[in-house]
Amino acid sequence: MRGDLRDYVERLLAHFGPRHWWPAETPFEVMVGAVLTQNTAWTNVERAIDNLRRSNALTPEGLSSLSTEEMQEAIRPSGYFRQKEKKLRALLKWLLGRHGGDIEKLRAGETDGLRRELLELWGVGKETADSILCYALTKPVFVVDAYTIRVLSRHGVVRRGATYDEVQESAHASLPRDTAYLNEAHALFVALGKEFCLSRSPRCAGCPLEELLPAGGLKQQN
DNA sequence: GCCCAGGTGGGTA
DNA sequence: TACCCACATGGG
Repeated sequence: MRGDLRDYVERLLAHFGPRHWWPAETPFEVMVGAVLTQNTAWTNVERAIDNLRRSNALTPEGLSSLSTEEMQEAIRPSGYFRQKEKKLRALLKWLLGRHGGDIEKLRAGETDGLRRELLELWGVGKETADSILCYALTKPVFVVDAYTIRVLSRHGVVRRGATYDEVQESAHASLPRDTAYLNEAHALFVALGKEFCLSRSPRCAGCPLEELLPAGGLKQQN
């Protein structure tokens, strides 16, 4: 790794301040949001969450009580609504069937075991599993997402084409293994990504990490 | 009209 | 393993 990942996080913290993420009122709402936000803009997820709230469906029992059509209609604004309905059902089956819907008890569980269980669910991949672990179950896990990889590879902190596991291992090796810290770190990379490393066009003028860039300048693209 | 957004699963070589 | 592709809506 070229730069020290922790330097980047500290710099971002000084620039943006604490993010206090994830935007949700309950751990269950985090879980639902983690599924609905897959490859989807958060504004669209908010519409879906609002619909679910109006249907009293932001509890495991409430969401379960919706029919297929009702759930699909509520989450339609977040896109992929047929697939996401199936994904939410799989999550509910796990949560209610295997753990009695008891999120507090889940929080006391062992992180690696919970991660394996989540990854076995249809529709739950690494990012969704880690988001649930960190933001809903308060486990010290660094969430890697498109923003994180884009920012860190562009800045030469990880190699271009770095995989999810590589980025996560770097983060776990460089950052304090502390839930609140890792929560902030991920949120800060998202904040940076949204403002300065948008999509394929480098828009990095004024980037708060400029002083930490390698001498050769920005790594171009992805 | 076109590109993109806080991914994942399935198929093919 | 390494690519493809489908999945769907709303905003710029």
